[in-house]
Amino acid sequence: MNPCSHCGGTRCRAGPHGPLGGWAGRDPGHARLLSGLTLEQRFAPGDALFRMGEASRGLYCVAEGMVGLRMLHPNGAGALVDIAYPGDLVGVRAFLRDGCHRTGAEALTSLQVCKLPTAAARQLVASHPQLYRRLVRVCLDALDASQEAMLQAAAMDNRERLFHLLSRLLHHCGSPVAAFDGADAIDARLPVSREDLASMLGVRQETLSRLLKRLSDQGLIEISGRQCRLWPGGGRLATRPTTPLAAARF
Amino acid sequence: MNPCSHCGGTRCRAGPHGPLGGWAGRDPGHARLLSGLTLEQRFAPGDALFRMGEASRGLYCVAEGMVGLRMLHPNGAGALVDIAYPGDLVGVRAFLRDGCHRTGAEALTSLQVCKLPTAAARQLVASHPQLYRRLVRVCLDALDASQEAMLQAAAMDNRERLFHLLSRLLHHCGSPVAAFDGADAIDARLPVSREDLASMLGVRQETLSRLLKRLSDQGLIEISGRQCRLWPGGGRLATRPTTPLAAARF
DNA sequence: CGCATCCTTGACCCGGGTCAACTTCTGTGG
DNA sequence: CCACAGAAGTTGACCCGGGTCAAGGATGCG
Repeated sequence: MNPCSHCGGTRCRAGPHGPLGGWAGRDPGHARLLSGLTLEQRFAPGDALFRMGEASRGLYCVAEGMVGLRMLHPNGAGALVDIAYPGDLVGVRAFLRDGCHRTGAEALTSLQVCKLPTAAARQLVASHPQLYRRLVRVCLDALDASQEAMLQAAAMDNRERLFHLLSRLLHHCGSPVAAFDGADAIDARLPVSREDLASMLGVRQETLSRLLKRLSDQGLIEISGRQCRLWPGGGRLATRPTTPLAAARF
Repeated sequence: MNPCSHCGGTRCRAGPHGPLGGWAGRDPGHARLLSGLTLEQRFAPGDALFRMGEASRGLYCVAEGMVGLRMLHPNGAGALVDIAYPGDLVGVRAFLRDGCHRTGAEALTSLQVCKLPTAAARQLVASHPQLYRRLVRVCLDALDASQEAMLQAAAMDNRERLFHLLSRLLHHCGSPVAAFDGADAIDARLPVSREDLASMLGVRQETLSRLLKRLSDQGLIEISGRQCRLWPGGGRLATRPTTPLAAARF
């Protein structure tokens, strides 16, 4: 068994990407260290890695499969706020603040992770500031992504946002399919239900269904159940006039 | 002149809060260090501390006044994403990632800040890991706030969101006013234009105007120009039924 | 005083929420 | 292999919130 290139575990399969892998990849000693500290765990689709409000129990490196990060509003509404792919690290924020999770994490697919328990992780980052900085970077990127999403919500209509969302999902979990005109289409089985897709856009299921229909009527996608194909050249959708607005200050 | 309790500058006036102040407050040596490194700067309303895309030039501690953080979408739409009050630190993210600013910062009022230039700040955090961790904490809190905002956007209607927004603004920059029934009302001059308020909610000016009218018709607020008063007891608005949703997983 | 900026109001229309029925899917047991 | 039940997804009817356009006050400034 080869140690995981993400986190040092013996079963991970993907490339030397991700915050842990990037750190371990530069130094065999680091890799050995990590390898000795990580625990491998498996989850079935729907299982929870951790729930909102629980204390941090460690860092999870996604080895295979996908993890959904879900936030829940007191009034009962919930939304999928992010998806983690192989190589990504989950649970970093709660670990860094040594507090409780603000999101719940659940397996979206059959899942394998490498867990780095809190105590071990604390020792590790204490003696390796570089690693600590990498974890910080993960949160900075998350902040960027979150604000980016808010801006998109204000600046694009839901049809465009859905297209971008699908595009992101498929580029992560899809495989190219030969298309007629040079560029390849992408095809994949979506890891999430319609309801979750809808929650990511902040719309209802029914609306999502109509948005999908519009996109496929326009020939930008082809979708049936969870099987989804993205046609190339959809990059630029029909552009709206986009009001100029008083933003000349910048 | 007393050194600022936020950042060690000699002109700051507010209490020993904020990330820098909390650090300097525990150790006179730290305070002296900071005091020697910070530069005081003033800005007129509308002036930019930094713009989107610029490289980080340092950390700014808000001494007096307020700072608006604005993000701009390529298509021209812009939104005020956050407001910084005295004691808050601005520019942390770009500093931590040693990259360019993802938001622009501008003075909303007549403003005084203490600037800690990048080079000095780097040395400081290198020799004081505690301080570094405080900066990280600032970003973690920002991430929480951002995701919280997204969730709120999904779970509450715009009237409620506006009320909460005003409530937050007034609690930061308002002064209590005696009210008839025990609890105090809060009164203040809003630091932002209608247009910016609207952008924070993701709605148009006209809609904002109507939302304000509805709130004041209901007796929850009183507003005229930028002068705004919040009546007590508005904490619980009329509650909507709030759909249960399939969120029993958590 | 006139002009510009900020804010409000009205009319109209479209996107999306809601409710309800209907149509696949998917998996399970006979 | 089929039958069936339950879940997942789709569609239609209807209505309301909010976007858009356009006009009409306030307020402030030279």
